[in-house]
Amino acid sequence: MIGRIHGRRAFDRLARGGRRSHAGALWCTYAPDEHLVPLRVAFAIPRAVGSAVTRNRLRRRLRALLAEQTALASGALLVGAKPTAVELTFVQLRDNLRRLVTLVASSTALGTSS
RNA sequence: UGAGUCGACCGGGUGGCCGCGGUCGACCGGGUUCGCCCGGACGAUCGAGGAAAGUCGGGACUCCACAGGACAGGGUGCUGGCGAGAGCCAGGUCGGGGUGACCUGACGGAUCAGUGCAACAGAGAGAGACCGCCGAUGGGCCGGGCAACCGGUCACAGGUGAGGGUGAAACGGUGUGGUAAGAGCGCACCAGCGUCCGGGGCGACCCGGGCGGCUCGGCAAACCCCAUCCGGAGCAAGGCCGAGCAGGAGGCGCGGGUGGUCCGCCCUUUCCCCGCCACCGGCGGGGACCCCUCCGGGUAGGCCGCACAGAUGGAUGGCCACCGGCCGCCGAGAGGCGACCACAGAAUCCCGCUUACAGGCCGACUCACCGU
RNA sequence: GCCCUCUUAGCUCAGUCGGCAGAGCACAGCCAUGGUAAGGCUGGUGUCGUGGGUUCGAUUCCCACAGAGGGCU
Repeated sequence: MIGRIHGRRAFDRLARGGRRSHAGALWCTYAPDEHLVPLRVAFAIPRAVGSAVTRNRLRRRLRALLAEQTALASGALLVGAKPTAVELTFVQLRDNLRRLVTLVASSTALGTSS
């Protein structure tokens, strides 16, 4: 279950207070917030990735994969893709996203505990 | 049977599991200025294209400007019909490609508005004479003759545009007569122009015939002229509501302000200006600050614009099975296995144009070969 | 989404009444120096983004396409 990020102010807050992580062909910035109970997600897919069809398909696959993960349950997340993400199959994309999500979850847990 | 041309259409289908966005209905929870708003679950229903693309023409719509007209700038340019002057369909003339079906390009004006361009070559690129031909007529010289005159020669005046050669293009072509040499100068045929008559067609135009002068070049996707059309910007247009800060007006007052030590805390009464009392100080007035109310403009933001798809970091997806195509491999065959699914994704809407596109299907037609 | 601009040598750019494709830097060779740099001399350098069309002839004029860049919230 995921929601959407809405409004200029939410994106400014994400850009200031978010932590940026990279894994493979994907990257993301995550701002933890326990009041945002459904995870709010936005996507940044540049035009260099491909045509509108390719970018739409990549965004829909990422949205479907984020809906089935459970490591991140709250906060705001901006997911970006590099042009090499197009060449991944759906299974490879799933592994890539899982690596990214576990990386973000562990570093956030470390940051809040210390 | 094979190859091909034109026109029209479709452009994967069915099912399962997990999901997404809008609208409507009714339910639950929270908030409420009682108009309603937010969130959740349920049911019903709708949810990408022929090009949604490029943004190349129009139009709707919105704002700005505007008495009327003109200039500048730009679009269009054969004829008829439809339509909204865009465009489409059919036809005409000229040119190019194909054996063919057919495809494709151009289309007002260069005599009777004017300007300009044509490198190089060539004598010359619109009117001129380099080489050349002639020198009839006029002239000079020589010879003959009594003379009129005749013959020769010069190439001075002059005539000529046939030939040479250049070029993409050289002021009709061929033949013949003619001449001093020549030339549409005359004639025959052909090409072109103008004009008249007859016939066909709504028309562009076509067919046939006669006459004329003999020829008056090319480029307007060069400037331009003529006819006709166009005000500018664009939904990020624009409209409504509207925090906070700043501005203006009014009111209230122990909230705030100032100082003592940076804060907590505590104390004092005024932080600034003016007037009165001889001064400390007191009294009065004003200002600053703070709080409240109101005002107009209007930012963030929200709503409308906005739709029988209608979002606003942007929904129509992910996975699987079968069928359908297509390719490769194995197999004598039936069949089996594996990989793949054209171009491409709405953001105000509509019409047109252009561009991209695997495969399938229908109709008409052409060519080649075979059979009857 | 809407509206504009540009594309010429390896790089940055000129190039109008259509006929020559050019500058600066860079590159190569030579001179000079013991050697290098600077300097001097001599050069090469191009499908003028792609494809059609007009024209005798197109970087230039017309049309279509492609690729870069910019502005408007």
